[in-house]
Amino acid sequence: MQTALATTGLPPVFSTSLPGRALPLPATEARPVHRRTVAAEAEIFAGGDRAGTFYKVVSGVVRTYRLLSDGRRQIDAFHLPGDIFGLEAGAEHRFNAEAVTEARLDVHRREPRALAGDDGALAREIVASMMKALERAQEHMMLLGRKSARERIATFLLTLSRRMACDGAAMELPMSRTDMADHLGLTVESVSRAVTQLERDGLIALPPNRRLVVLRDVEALARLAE
Amino acid sequence: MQTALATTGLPPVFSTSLPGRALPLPATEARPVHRRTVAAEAEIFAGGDRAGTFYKVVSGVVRTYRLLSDGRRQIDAFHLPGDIFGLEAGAEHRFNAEAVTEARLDVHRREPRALAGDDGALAREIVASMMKALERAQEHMMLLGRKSARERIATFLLTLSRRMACDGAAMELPMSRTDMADHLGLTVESVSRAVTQLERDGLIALPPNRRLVVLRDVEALARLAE
DNA sequence: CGAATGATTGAGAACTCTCAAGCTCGGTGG
DNA sequence: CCACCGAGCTTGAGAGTTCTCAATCATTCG
Repeated sequence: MQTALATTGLPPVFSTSLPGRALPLPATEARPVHRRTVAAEAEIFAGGDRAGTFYKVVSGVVRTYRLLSDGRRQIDAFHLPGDIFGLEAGAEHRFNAEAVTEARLDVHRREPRALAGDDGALAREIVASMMKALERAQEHMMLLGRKSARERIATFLLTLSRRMACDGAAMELPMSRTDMADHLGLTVESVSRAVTQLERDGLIALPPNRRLVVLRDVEALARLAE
Repeated sequence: MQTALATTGLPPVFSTSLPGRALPLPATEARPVHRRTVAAEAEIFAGGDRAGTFYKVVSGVVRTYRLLSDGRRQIDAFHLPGDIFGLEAGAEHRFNAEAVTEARLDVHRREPRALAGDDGALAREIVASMMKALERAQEHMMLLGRKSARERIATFLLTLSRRMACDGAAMELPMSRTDMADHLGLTVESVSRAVTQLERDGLIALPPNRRLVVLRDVEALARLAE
């Protein structure tokens, strides 16, 4: 799920090799306008801002979120290294983006030829990134619409561990419990309780540092996440 | 939000006019493989099916959904005329698709050159459709993660009325309460109660036929939806 | 006109939220 | 080096919303 476009038998919808235009460049080498470093908790852009650029995470973690008028927050995604965010169909950003940890970003200018033009590698990467974002969003709707707090935490921890490619060892959560809550459609307290319960049941272990988690029973977690 | 790619000032990421390859074809004329009519409640494809084709709704309404292993269902979207669905990055469909009402569909074969190749109109339509799907998914995460039952119904009715372009008159809901529930992350009973409550508060009217709704106070509904 | 499916309503249970307190870890300064 | 401090996390108790189970009602279809 974390890998880019699958290449499993069927002709991919978005071909990775344009006939007569084979660029040997790895996708990640597509010309960034410049690189930017943002401090933890710093704003990257706000909803309503002119969407003249989009971003690719080099290191660190970024959150994109929206607010209801009374302040309720929904974090639609955490963006890890390699992820693209901030790409809009319209003229304005529809989200707010902030650094969760200190983060380095590639800033890309949004140009008419970004997809159709001469940079095939970036074009394909953008489309692949959109499809990945859509798949994650759809997966997340399942979580938000139909899963219990316990199941949400299990799903989240499993997915994050896969995306962070952390070996069997402890995984360091980049985000606070509050961030997790606003991503999972819960309150901080419910997140805390569900995490504690998973520990009591032996599915995870919680070292003294609350930002660390060890997945002790991946099978059982997967069963919870379905 | 329902319109295709916005063209508001900024250069669109995905240019609608490819330099040197201007196809005068309207997007909707892009070669369908064939047309198919499905009866109400009939299956169009199932999760795990080989994703060799994708679809565009000509008339009627389609739902795409996923199930948890114990049967809980999440309808990720209702597809109205003009919408594209069933397009996958991988080799298999990740969703089930069924007709909500009788529906006519354009069936498109998924080919390597679908985006990169010679049919620029279809390619751009596909990308636009993906962006639209992503925006709707993100909007829906806000609903599922942070809105009350009442707010979900208000949001749903407003959004649907805009997409169906129904004048101020009564809107005919194509789907059952159960479908609404599984889309909005609620139970049938909660949907029913919230709808009834909106009627008691005068925000909507419910003619005897329970598939009809009149939005009586769009302002108030919009305030609820935020 | 009657059966059947879908919708509504009711009552009680369950889950999550709210409000409030207490705790822990990590950093700070004496 | 240790005690203190603060932000974030956890825990508790009670309230609230939604869910579950069950019955009733309505509309459509045969």
